[in-house]
Amino acid sequence: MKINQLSKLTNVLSKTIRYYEDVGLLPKAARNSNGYREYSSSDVDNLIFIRRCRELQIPLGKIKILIQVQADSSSSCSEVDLLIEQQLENVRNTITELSLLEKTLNTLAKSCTNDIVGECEILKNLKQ
Amino acid sequence: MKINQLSKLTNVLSKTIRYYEDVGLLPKAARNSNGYREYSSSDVDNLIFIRRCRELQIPLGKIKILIQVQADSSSSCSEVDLLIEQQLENVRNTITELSLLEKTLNTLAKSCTNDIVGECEILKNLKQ
DNA sequence: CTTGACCTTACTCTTACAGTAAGGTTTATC
DNA sequence: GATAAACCTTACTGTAAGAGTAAGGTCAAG
Repeated sequence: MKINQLSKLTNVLSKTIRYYEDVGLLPKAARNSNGYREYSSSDVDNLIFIRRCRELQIPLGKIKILIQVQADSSSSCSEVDLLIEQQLENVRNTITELSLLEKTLNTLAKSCTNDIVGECEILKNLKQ
Repeated sequence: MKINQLSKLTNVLSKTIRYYEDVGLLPKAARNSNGYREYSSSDVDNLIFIRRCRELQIPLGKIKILIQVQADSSSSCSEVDLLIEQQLENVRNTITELSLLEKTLNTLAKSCTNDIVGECEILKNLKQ
């Protein structure tokens, strides 16, 4: 199939598919006589895997590692476990930070009862 | 004062101070005879304001607006209120998304009881 | 007089793509 | 057969908010 069909099957833009190939996340695509990229069903699987990882906010560099690890199906999957664990940690840390931020912003948003910039409590707070 | 002292007073790297000047967030600094930037206490205030906004994850473009609004102290501060409100909304939305993500990752992390990549439930899940 | 600390500009790198240009190919329509 | 629409190609630029590095000028202390 051609790139546009792969795109539709996986819900990943053609542009992005080419980009993944460029950065070595996907193998160099086969080309047919006119130079167009030619894909098979295994490419669909690879791309869905990548998309799922991206949905989990796993960065491309780590997805690369996950792909490499799968190459040897008899190796230990401790690296996979660790990577997901770290990703979970990252997400939790970010949530904690953002929750603090939300508190601060919420307090700030409620602080201003005036209507004139010169008296704005928000701006005063920001100058703390 | 010179840039390094401003940096220490505000806890903003010299590099970053120059960058803020480049992108028009700070006015062009005065220069003394040797070409070094020369700052005053009002620069300290401006920079602290910017830093506070950045701590609240407000993007530079919006900080620019906040600075402009302050120029006319008699104008309405509704724009300020709105901007903070939107920022609060952004943060809340991000928290919601990340919480869903955390759930998924947590389930995923617990799913694998094997030790071999070929049997790894995490990887199987990612291929869903 | 030289060393180290400080200052300058300018260029590259980061992440994960999106946008655009400029051009070649294929397919459908008239 | 001509042409237009839809698709493909590479290559370059832009995004956010700086951080890193290079190459060089300046200033105070020993």
